[in-house]
Amino acid sequence: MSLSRADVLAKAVEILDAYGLADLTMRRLATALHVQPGALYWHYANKQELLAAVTDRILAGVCSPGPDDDWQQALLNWSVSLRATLLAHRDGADLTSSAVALSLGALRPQEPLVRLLTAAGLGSADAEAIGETALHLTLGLTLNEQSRAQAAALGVIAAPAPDDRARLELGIDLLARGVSARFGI
Amino acid sequence: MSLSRADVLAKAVEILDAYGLADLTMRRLATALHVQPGALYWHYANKQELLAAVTDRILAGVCSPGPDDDWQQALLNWSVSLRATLLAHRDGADLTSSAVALSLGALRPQEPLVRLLTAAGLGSADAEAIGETALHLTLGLTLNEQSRAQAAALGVIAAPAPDDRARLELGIDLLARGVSARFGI
DNA sequence: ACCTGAACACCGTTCAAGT
DNA sequence: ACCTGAACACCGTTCAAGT
Repeated sequence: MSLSRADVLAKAVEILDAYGLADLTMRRLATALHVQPGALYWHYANKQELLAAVTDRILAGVCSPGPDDDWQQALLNWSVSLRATLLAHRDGADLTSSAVALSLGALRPQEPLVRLLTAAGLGSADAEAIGETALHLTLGLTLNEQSRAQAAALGVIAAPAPDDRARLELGIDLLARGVSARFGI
Repeated sequence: MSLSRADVLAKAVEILDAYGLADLTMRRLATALHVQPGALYWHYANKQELLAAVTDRILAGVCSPGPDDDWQQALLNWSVSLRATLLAHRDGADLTSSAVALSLGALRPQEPLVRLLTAAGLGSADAEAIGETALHLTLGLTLNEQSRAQAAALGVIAAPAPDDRARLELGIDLLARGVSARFGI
């Protein structure tokens, strides 16, 4: 049987989880699929497109807030869920940060959050800006956390065990309080 | 005359500004210095160390707040200054985000800000968390801005001209309001 | 002290040709 | 439609040997 896009994507996620982003190369992926490197380019135009697909797959695991949540709770839940999703895959934060920065694919994980903020009475430009702020905050903190954890696992640095979850919750709390103060919601 | 660390660093910054991060390779740098690739490893242990030095050099341009500024003003100034510094170098935000994530070198640009927040009466853990929050916010938004600007310059996307400076100022304003509300300063 | 020469072990991507 | 074979144009890094 011949390869499908889905097969390639699944194996890419497998390699990512098992060996990390640095080892997710087209050649290694081809070998794992028992195929020549060039064969991958029939299914994906280039590596960027493949990485965008991997990122989309990962981000599909982020919980959307229910429409009846109040926006403060929804903001916190979304952020915590995004962090957990990123941490669930090796180099998840690194991959996602890069993909988001390059605006690859659909990749607007903050979308449900923005809709909820709009429903809560914010203008769409403001909701958009807040969504981006929350996104960058979460990505940045989680990227730090994950790369420190990896360094610690390699014994490069001693594990200092700062409570990264609490740090994220503080950042999100400050953002929420700021939104309340500025927009009166 | 023989090469010094400073010569290598200076040429690296030159290549970064002129051709971007993707073209800042050890081999290209060696060629520009009329030297074999291996020669660079006498001056820098590896590419990461060199990139950390480039990042430190770039970040040296960020203004420290004067000790008499009030913290709200200092926070805004610092963030705006960091953004301007990153935008002043091709791929400045990309390079810095990666370096910060990997905790390369000194590279704590938020340090003066954290000190000022401590002086304003915050506990050091809180000041630290707020400094990181402001850092990730600024890096994330500026990274987006710069990569979009680059894509637009290449004609890949139409320039949509969102006011990124205003978006950053909004994010920082929300953060400052949140800090006031939570810590009563 | 500082650099060359030459290698090692890789990359992403393209594309004629095969089936 | 899907893949092979083979190449093109690169990478970062190491290290004996030279000066």
